[in-house]
Amino acid sequence: MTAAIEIGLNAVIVAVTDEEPRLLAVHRTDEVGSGSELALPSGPLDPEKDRTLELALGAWVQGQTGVELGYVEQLYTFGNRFRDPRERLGGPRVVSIAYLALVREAPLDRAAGASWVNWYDFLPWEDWRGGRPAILEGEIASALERWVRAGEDKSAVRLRRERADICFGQGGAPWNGERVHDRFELLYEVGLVAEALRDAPQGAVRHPPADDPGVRLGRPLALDHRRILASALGRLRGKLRYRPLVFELLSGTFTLLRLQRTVEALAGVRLHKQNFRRLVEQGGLVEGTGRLEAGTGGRPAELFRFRRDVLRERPAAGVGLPGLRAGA
Amino acid sequence: MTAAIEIGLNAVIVAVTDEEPRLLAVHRTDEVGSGSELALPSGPLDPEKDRTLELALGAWVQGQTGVELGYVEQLYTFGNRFRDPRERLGGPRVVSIAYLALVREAPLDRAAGASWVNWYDFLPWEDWRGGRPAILEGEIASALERWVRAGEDKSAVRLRRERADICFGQGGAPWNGERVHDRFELLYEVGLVAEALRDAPQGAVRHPPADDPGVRLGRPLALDHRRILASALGRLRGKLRYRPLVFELLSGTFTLLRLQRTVEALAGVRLHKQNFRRLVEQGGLVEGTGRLEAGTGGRPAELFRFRRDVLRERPAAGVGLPGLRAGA
DNA sequence: CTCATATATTCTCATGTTGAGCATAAGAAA
DNA sequence: TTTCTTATGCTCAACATGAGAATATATGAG
Repeated sequence: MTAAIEIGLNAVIVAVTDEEPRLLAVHRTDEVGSGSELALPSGPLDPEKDRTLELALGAWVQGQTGVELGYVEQLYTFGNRFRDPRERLGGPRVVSIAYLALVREAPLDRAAGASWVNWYDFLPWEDWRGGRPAILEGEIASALERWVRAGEDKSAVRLRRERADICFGQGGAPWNGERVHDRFELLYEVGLVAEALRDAPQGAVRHPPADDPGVRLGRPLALDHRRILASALGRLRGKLRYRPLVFELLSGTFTLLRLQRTVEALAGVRLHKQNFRRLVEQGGLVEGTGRLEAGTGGRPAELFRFRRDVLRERPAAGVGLPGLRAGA
Repeated sequence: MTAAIEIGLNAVIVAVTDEEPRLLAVHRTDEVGSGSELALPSGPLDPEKDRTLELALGAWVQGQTGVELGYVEQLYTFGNRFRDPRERLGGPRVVSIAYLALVREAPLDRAAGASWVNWYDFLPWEDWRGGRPAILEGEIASALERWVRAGEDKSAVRLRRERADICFGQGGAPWNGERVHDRFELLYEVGLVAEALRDAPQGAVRHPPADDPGVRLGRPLALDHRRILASALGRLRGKLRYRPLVFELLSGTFTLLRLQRTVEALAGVRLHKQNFRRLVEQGGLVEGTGRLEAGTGGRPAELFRFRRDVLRERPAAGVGLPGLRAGA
């Protein structure tokens, strides 16, 4: 007979409100039953009833959060053995397919046990809107340095240094906003996130730093959900540049500043206002409605709308983040 | 009890030889047993033995073709019901995870029943190296036009026209080399590829054109493997621009022309030689070795090698295809 | 009413990048 | 030596990007 397989479906559902990116998370009791933790909305595929993966995902999300999905895009499929600790206890092999969904934030039915959480709570080192996060200079830099030095031999040390430099923009390398997953993966291996400790089979961190300072960066999520979130953020940042995705997060009309703040929230960096305007306006991404927004404390801003024709004119129209030209 | 699920693993394995992109395909008898067809190397995941999806994939490929995989990247997971016709006959629900792999072409063990096939045999409209393919002006344009006009009402016609224009670069829209999957999907829906007819439940094409000319474009593959190939080609073209992937397909040293021809084979367009040189040289992607290649019928070309340091300096270093700046 | 303040919008300018093509170099073959 | 072929080097116009000055139009304080 065939051993049991389960297809899990996970949704990273993103909205931007008050200039902050939010993740839709559900509360659940963890496997060991010892407490409550945050998780992505998710559920298994019913192989006999669900016609498509997306339909099944939508149904689970609807049931667990009451939210209706709009733009949905497949992210990645995770299939390592023992991803789900229940496998060790005789549970089925769970292969999970993760999706990214963009919605306009709406009030939640509190009874559902779901809530919107600022996603930088989970990945605090990814938010550069206020300048390079202090956490990078402090805990992360020093722990990485210890990890690099702890390499077996000279060549291992070199490889580790190259990896750390590329991931975190050290040693002359530039910071790359899209490398979110690589960074989380490295922090996990180095043992700087709570999940690393939790997943270690015998309570031992996989790569215990020489003198473990006990750093536990950011808020954890159930299972490997924080890793999935990292994938989602990286993908979203990358795609922003060549697809008009932002508009899925905005209402029909908006001011250019609101558009800019939304992009900044996702990209995690501040943009030059005048150049941003030039880009989206001359790039044909938006068109003015002639109407103005009232009372923002200064000169009223014109309301714009997404210009759908841009899809025909420029198949690869995005918002052009800084320093992300060809190389950089 | 849980209904049966099977995780299928498929590999799109790509090499470039003699300036042509090649797909590694295996010969197999089709489900109905009526004949032989080409398919991607593939096999199911063993949920109890295979530690990771990549390892399982590598083992299947090794067994079916004798080829060892180098660079491997996950593409997409396909899970629609009845993707695999055996499901209708009581077979398990097959969810397939597709991978893209890049290798340097090597002679095959003929006994293995695998061979290298020019991938433009399957997607002939994607090769623009000799100018806009005639097939686009002929069969495709006219069939698409019929399909557009066959829309239910005015708004359906408009939507169809927008979709056709965007996919195939008609009506003023530019051609976008990365939209490979969208194009195949549209041709499938319109009934222009053999798979559409084959998959139609009762022998009826899903959207029969008003007067079906019986056009069957390109060579078919088993199941939905041609769709998977289309995904792979699109992804590869996109990634070429911001990752130094090409070098996975080349030997340690190469002339700039060889590098250029390899990129052109993948991108399906011709590039300006001098500018290409400027890009990869000044972009720090390659460095000269000082050695020359002998006897190519003209001035000998210098041999270059990939400059690994570029990974540290410019996290997003690719080869910059034409017309693919920000928008265009 | 006038001014300070806040935000929106328009322009300029230096610098880089890209697309295109001319010019020169270095081999092989006639 | 000439011619052909490919490699390599250089120039130029057009366009895109980063930074910021200058101007416009609202609100609220005095």
